[in-house]
Amino acid sequence: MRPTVHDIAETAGVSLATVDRVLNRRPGVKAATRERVEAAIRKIGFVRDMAAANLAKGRTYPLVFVVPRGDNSFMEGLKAEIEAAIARAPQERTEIAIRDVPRFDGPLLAAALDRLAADPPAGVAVVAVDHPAVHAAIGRLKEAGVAIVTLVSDLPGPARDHFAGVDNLAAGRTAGSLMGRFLGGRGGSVAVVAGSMLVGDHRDRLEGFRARLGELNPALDILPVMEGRDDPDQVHALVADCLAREAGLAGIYSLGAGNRGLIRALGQRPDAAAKPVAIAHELTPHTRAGLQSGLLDAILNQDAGHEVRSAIRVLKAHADGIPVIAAQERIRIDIFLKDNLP
Amino acid sequence: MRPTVHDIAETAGVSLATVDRVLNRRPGVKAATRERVEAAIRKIGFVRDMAAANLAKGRTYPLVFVVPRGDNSFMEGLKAEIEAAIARAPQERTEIAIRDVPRFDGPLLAAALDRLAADPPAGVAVVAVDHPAVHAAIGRLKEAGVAIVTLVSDLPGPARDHFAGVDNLAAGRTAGSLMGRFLGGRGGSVAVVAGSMLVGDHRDRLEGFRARLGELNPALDILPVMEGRDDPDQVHALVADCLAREAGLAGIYSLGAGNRGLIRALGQRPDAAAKPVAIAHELTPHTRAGLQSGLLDAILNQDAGHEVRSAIRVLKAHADGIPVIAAQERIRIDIFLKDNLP
DNA sequence: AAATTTCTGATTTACGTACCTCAGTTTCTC
DNA sequence: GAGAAACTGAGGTACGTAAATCAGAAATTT
Repeated sequence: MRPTVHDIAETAGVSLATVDRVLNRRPGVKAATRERVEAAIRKIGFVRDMAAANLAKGRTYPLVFVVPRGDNSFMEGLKAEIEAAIARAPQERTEIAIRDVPRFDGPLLAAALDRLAADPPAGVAVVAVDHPAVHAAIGRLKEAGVAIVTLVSDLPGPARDHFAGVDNLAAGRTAGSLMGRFLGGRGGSVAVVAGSMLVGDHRDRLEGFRARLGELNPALDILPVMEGRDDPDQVHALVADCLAREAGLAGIYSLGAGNRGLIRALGQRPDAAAKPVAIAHELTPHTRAGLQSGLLDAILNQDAGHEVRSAIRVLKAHADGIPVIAAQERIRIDIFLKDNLP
Repeated sequence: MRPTVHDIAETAGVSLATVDRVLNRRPGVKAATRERVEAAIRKIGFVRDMAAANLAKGRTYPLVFVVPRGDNSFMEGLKAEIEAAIARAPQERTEIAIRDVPRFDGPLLAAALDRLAADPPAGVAVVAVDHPAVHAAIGRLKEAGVAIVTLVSDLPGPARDHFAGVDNLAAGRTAGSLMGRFLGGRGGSVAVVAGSMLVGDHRDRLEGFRARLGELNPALDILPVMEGRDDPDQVHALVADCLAREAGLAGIYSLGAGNRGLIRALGQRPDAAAKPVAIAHELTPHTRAGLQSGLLDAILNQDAGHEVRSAIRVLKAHADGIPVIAAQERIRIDIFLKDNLP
């Protein structure tokens, strides 16, 4: 049988009340006595039964997910995963709320975060935007004792406690490797479509891609990046134009959203043109279809469900001050080919 | 506040004792009354607080992991993950034991499983071997009310409740795709090293690989499979011999263990020989080094930590008769390049 | 030495569920 | 319609922890 608070009291030679004061950091215990109790805890290897403690406290974990109001499939999938977590909330003693904010807008995001401080939740997961105001707002929440996890898009620094997302530099390098290997020794040009170069993730992916592909296949001509604003129609226009213009186009890397447009443009290319090797990010119904039809050659993915579940676990653990299983919280850069689709 | 048993009693107009009898399938309740209680449960959306229930019952989940006594790095990693789970056991109310059995031996595995029936645990996770005796033994355990999960190696059928592992046919196809794409249009021969064709996983991987590579690049000559018994030294000998013999060797696929030998042989190849594209399974310290040094081109992996944690979650859920989050329990076929190594 | 402050113990109630006992009520059987 | 059997209610204790109260002891100050 695992030791209980009663066992602590007995081995330390104190009463239950004192053990409780020590365990829950309540005042009114002499330093020497506290030390005796802590020694007893270490000696018998006591670990608090969190289930029983939460039951007694009637504790729940109020959590807030702050996500961009967006229309792209990945963000929709992410929200669906949060909804799924909300459905599981009673069993997990969480109370999860979603806050929509306009996308790519630092000051408004910061304002939304500051509004949370009025009734501070136990933890906040936020799809971060790289802006000083956001940095400051996260710092203030942290100051108020709120656990903070950045989700999908990071904002490195001491303010956030954890990042639930992928290393986008590595993701870009992975895309570069795949592109280089799939092209073999072939020459020609490679196009890159991004959402916006104002987003840190996209910059990282681009940097990684360029560096790795350049290493692997220096002869390739990497074209200037096209910005599609994550919008299918804009992406379609850009890619269609590029396909028409670039005769020797060997590859396309789409590192943002709006891949519906990419796939449409690839499908409509002139028969004469060889299909370029195409690599895109995020597994959605559209990219899945593109991969299956052969218009896309590989998809790099981050598992939104994993990210959401991981964020919740980390926030809860942080609120309780207990450690997490690091390996479980590492979000993989998934590579999907036609053959290993889930 | 979420509803409790008291709320059920109130809305059904019965006593707590009756609610308890219905909830815990105790006898002595008229069918009509039971129906009333169940209707109340549905009406107010009651879900049992498992934490409180387990506390009251003093319940723990005795689980047994039956794994092959083996020396290869993957199995060692798997055991390390089980040990890690054992360290977490108190918090998770599990009591996990490991049973070692000789590898590749159906009857002995079956005997080990039968021995468990003397003091049946709540659940068993077993690295299965395809043998009628094992099938039967699993059936008997199931009959005794034990939840069964096959781990890493499946034994399809109605007896086991779940498989915590990857689809090896798809893994083989994925390897075939990568090999085909990495080789581009190049011709030549491709060698395959397996552990033993008696193991279902290896057969599946081989089948998938051959089919997919044949589809993608029919000109390639896929050599007869070499069986290295998952032993580094045997694998080394086979591969070294093959490298010496086959001048036009374009690729090697190692679908089993013993990759230390593969990497050694690749490193020692004559300078004149071009390095074949090499793809192996399972991320271990050896294969990681091989990937980083460039001797391997890709590693397909199944996350042993995920498999173990998943098996535990599924076994607990099954013991309680509650559903799991399907997506969370799907073990991915991870593709690792140098760039996305964890 | 008295008054105060600080510390500690003993005890109680509560969280939501499980499980037991015993008394009491219905329903069935002959 | 009596006896047996089946069902139901009321109430208690327990699980491990939290949180509170109040009395009393010990240390500190005046």
